[in-house]
Amino acid sequence: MERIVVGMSGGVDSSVSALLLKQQGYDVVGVFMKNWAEKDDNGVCTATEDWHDVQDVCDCIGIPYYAVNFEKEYWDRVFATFLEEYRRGRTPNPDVLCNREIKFHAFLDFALKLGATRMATGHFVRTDAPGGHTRLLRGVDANKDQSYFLYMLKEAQLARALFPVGGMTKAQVRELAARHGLPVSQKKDSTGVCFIGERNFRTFLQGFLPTTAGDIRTEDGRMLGEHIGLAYYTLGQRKGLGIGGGGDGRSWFVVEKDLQRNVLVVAQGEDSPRLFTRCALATQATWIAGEAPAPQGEPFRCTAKYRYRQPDQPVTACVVGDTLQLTADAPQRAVTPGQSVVLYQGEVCLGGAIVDQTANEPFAL
RNA sequence: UGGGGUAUCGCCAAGCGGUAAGGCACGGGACUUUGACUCCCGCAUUCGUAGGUUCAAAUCCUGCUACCCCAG
Repeated sequence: MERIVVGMSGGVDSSVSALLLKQQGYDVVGVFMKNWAEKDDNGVCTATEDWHDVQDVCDCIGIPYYAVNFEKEYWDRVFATFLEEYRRGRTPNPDVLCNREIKFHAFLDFALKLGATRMATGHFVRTDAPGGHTRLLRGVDANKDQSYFLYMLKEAQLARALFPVGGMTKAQVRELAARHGLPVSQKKDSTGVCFIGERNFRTFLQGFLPTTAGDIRTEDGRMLGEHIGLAYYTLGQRKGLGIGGGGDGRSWFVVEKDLQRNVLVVAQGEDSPRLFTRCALATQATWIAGEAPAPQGEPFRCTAKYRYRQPDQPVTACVVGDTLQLTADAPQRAVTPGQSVVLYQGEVCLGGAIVDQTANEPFAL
């Protein structure tokens, strides 16, 4: 009987994934990952509660379970980079790295050591393998599709992974959980950085980054207020600036982080031209298939998500080495250095890259 | 210390005798496996201050205080 190790988070999706695999006759083993030690804002260690839920669920399904600790790996391979990016004034996405380095690397290795041939998670994505090449496809539930977070994976990793709920809707997953009496059927979806959880992000960052106050100014230099450190803000941000009134009375948005002068530049109005760009240069391009969708330097059409859950944006892309040049058909709002842009062709997730710069004219490659 | 003007929520700002609009900020919630964005709800028994007129004042009158402008 083929053994499958399921990454159990204590949530509904991974629980139902384990349930489905068990029903399909696999030798299912549940494994809970603990990758972050701190308690949350309320002094509660959610990891402890989640671990209890995992145990309850596994008992309910009738499968063995274990816990494994990747705190060190998480810190070294994900969090260190996360902090370094913030220090550089960028806005990283730790979860895309977490998937590449932890869930589908450290954890996958662990699963294989347990004698499994493959692993499974509760991600809302699908795979197929035409011609023996595994591809990453969007989840059937367009509203929950999580392929964005898995764009950094390689074919070899995906070939070892199963995504039992990828063909279901969230509603169906909950319904199935309820029908089988899983104790987490009504548990609220978790949000926030994976393994770190929901918390006041600014307060959280203050535990790791210095607060170097500076001016908040308009593009023409008018001083409007004070910021607590550029790392604590991101492009397109509105809340938390503490500046109101003045000008035409509309809201203020972050349009630039001037590291040299330690000035946070803001502009007024959600439609400020400074908030939009059509072109982006992204680096560290990675392709699930192992190679770019088109020959070097040759433009190709596809769609892109500049952030999770953004509707697909039609773009023209061009790859040179690990650099990706993008020109969107429509201006894009607050495309942010450090964030991931993920490319698709139809249902297939091609891969993506990390935004480095933006402009209104194409970048020369 | 001569003249004129303005003082309404943290900021901007309606109100012009009939019992405090709105926007921004802020707080809470929703949405969300990143950060953001977005959406919903909340947010001045009180109008610089002390008196007066009136059935009734933020709105009229007087004193005081503060700030602004023009003159000196």
